[in-house]
Amino acid sequence: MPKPRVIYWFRTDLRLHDSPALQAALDLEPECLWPIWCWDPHYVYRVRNGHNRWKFLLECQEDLSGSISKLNKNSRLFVIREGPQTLLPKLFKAWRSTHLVFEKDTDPYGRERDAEIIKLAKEAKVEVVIKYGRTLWDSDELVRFNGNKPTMTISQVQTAGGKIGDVPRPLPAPKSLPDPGSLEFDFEIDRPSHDPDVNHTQRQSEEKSYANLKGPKGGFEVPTMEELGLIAPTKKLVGGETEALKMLDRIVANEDYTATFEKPKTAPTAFDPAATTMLSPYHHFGALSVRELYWRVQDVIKKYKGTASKPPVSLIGQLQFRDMYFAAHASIGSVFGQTHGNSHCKFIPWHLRSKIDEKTGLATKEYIVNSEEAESWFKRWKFGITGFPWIDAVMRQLRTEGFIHHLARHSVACFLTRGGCYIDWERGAEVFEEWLLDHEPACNIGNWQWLSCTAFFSQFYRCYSPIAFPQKTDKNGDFVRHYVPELKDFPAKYIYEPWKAPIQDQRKAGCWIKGDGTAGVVDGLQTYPKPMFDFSTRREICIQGMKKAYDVGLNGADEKVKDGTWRELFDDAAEGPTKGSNDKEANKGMRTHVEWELNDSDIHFGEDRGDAEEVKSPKKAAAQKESGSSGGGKRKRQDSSGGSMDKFVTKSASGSKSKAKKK
DNA sequence: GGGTTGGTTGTGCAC
DNA sequence: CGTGCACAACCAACC
Repeated sequence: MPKPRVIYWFRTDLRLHDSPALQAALDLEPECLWPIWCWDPHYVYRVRNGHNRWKFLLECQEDLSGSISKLNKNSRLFVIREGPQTLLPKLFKAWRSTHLVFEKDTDPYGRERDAEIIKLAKEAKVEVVIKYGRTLWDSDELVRFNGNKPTMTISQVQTAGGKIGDVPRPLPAPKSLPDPGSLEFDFEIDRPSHDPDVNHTQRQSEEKSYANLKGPKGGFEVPTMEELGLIAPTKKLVGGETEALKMLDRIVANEDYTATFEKPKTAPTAFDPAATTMLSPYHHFGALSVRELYWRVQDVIKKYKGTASKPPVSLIGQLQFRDMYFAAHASIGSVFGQTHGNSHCKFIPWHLRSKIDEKTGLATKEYIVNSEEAESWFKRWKFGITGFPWIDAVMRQLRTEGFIHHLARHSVACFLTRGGCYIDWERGAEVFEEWLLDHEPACNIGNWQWLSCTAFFSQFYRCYSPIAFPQKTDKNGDFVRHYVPELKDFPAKYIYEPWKAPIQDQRKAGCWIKGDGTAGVVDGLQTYPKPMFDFSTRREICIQGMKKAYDVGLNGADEKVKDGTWRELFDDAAEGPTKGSNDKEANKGMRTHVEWELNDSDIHFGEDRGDAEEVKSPKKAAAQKESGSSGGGKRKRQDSSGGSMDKFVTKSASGSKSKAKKK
């Protein structure tokens, strides 16, 4: 019997250690093994992917490719520039492959894609081998052992996981890899449509990755940022399995840290170094196996007997939460990511709710601007110019580094939704989706539902204060001083509420508290915005709105939510959009906004609105953005708070001019 | 079936 | 500066 000819399809499993799927491929004792990556246009054009995360992916791929080559100099990660649905059937034929092996994926797109690939492989008489490897337990098994219901509490995960059995010990990395077979093929590329390209705001030049199946040099190389036309990254964290394993070594070498870790006690204001492990981006791309972490931690905990921290706050607990969200997503499917049609999600009449495609019932990439005020709050939140230094520092750190502490995520999420702006959690989730290095659909959605009190968690009267909360771990405001450098010389007393500082203190600190974040330099002094609202007033309004919405008690799958007649159950006093008797009537004449069109140029609003000189055409703004970002590598430390700072700088001159004119 | 209890990670004040 | 407590508008799980 001839030996198997195996295509190993890498996706979000960019590692050699503890890969059950790769092990299964090797167990076939193949004659040849092609480690490939299909450069899928779905991710290039249709999913929000920030430039920092792209760079992190490329680093993971480069590292893996190098590791493969170390085991076999004839092999590498062969990156082929085409979507798997069209590419794989052609490859099966050209390479006469007998097997396709890959790690199981559980998110809705992954499942849909894989189901199609399985069908195509069957038609080509290629055997498909799939192993789970992304979570502690197989997500479908967790659901099954949870009575076929989504896992909505951590104890459900623990119980169901306990029934499945111990988390498997990690597998060692292979010591050798077979040669790839012939790399020749004579088929043509199926070029995808570039339109719409939701990532166009991330690019500074044309996206060229589909010019040639084998890449510009013809060697199946990992694409470059230049090939993708992407702007320069600003993140510090470097991707790759090699780096991840080094970090893990350092973490477990600190046995006290590892064994007594309690997430709620780690400081969200720590940034150099961070208080948490920073491993999540590596888990996202599969550069680090969660079971590797799990067992390395367990082996340390054993030495601590009863004194180690325990789930849910321990490191092990963090991994259990990850499994909970994965299994919930696997069970609920696409509607997990939205309120509409989701029976597990409470209905709250948020501002800026998603526009729903009437045919599919799924959220489009547009949202309804029911309130210009909420829209301006959303923009100011996204770009870190709310006037609340803690919120702004976190959002700028997110944009620059692609990473913020878990509790910082809580704080800004609470602020955007139930504890400040009363804006739909789906808006916030979209921003995190774009900017987080570790963005994991299941975890991101789950945590936004948690913080907005629409699922998993419901104690809406527990509200993060943008002033008191960071003070607990950073009295001096070092975190704010770093990421909001306008305020670096403010007295600690006013660092979280600079609007309270006397004028002479503001002058001494070299920064006026003035305007809405677009004023720039005024009378030779830097400015930082006034708070966009009074927090305690907004907190009260939001809590009343939440109480009302909880009393009404609708979930996303209720008919009244679907047909818009939920409005009849709310009065105008309730926070949120309540005008009209149904969505059709209420949304008449309401403008919509495409979320991914919200970019830097949108922060020009507020006090300057209506000033003809200040209104930029989109083209002009894009050009300005390019010139602002091109100097990214040379940017001084002062500007490390990211792209939005470029806007401050750009805006400064015109801002002061406009001020002068008004005078 | 109703009361109790616990829930990864709040705040503000007293001591 | 740390710990304890009242506050209190929640829901789910459990007895």
